[in-house]
Amino acid sequence: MESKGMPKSPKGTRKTRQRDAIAKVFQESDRPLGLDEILAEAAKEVKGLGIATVYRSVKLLVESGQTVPVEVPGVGVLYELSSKDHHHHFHCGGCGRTFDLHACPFREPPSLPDGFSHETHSITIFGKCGKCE
Amino acid sequence: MESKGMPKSPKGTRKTRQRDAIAKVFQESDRPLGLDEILAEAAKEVKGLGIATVYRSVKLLVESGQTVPVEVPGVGVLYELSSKDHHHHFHCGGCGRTFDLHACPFREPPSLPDGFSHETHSITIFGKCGKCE
DNA sequence: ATAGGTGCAAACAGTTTGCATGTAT
DNA sequence: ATACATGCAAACTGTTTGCACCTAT
Repeated sequence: MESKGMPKSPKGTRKTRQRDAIAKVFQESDRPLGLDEILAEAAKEVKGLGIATVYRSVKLLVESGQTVPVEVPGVGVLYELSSKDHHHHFHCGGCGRTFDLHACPFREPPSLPDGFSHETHSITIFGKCGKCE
Repeated sequence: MESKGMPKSPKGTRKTRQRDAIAKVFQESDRPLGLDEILAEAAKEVKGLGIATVYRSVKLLVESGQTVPVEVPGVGVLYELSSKDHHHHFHCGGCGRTFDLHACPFREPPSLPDGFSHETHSITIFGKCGKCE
């Protein structure tokens, strides 16, 4: 008889072709990606990959802390690996791509009204990238 | 016979109770509001006000430059009067309200990779406001 | 009188979920 | 063998649109 307390594979831990492909897309990208881009890339590896699987897999990755959502105002939600230092983002209005920026203008917490506390912040710079300039 | 070139009231310029109420909500608010909040406030003045009218009216205000959308990452899109100086926003994780912040950390354009140009930027600070601290 | 505007409901787009089938363990 | 994962389609949510009725001009 098997042990009964511990399941063979708890939810979200099973290794599948789909999850491998999606993880690889994140590993190989140097910029945050949208779900549609993730689907398009991962589908090259796994024919017939469905968007629902991408939604579910990315949600698992976010819940487990491996990826984080990146909201770009006016653009939508992208995702990237969380194993990066504190950084911000640049969105190119030409090609529509979003890049990481490794500068942060805050050397000390920003000044806020009385009684307000700073927990985190989000900065997105808009402009044209080198290729679209 | 009337003049034929100029219509009596071009689209979007007619004065109605609904539009007055929505404009008043913006005038009386010191912080950006969501469409649901705008509906709730304006509906106090105009019974039976529909959400479609709010969508249409706010869109007109944005197109005419009187209001601007404010995207708060993870929260959604809010709207505020555009007749304000350059500023950024603070979102309180306690009460969920978003406030204007009149400080900008950029005294000079942020440093960007070679060939990248800066057009504008969006900064949102997250934390707790005075009442939620 | 007439072009615009409103409210309702239908249409849409993006995201989530239920379920039968497939598959890692 | 079994529980988990997938793909499909249905269900949802938020936003937009078509249309008949209403109203500012």
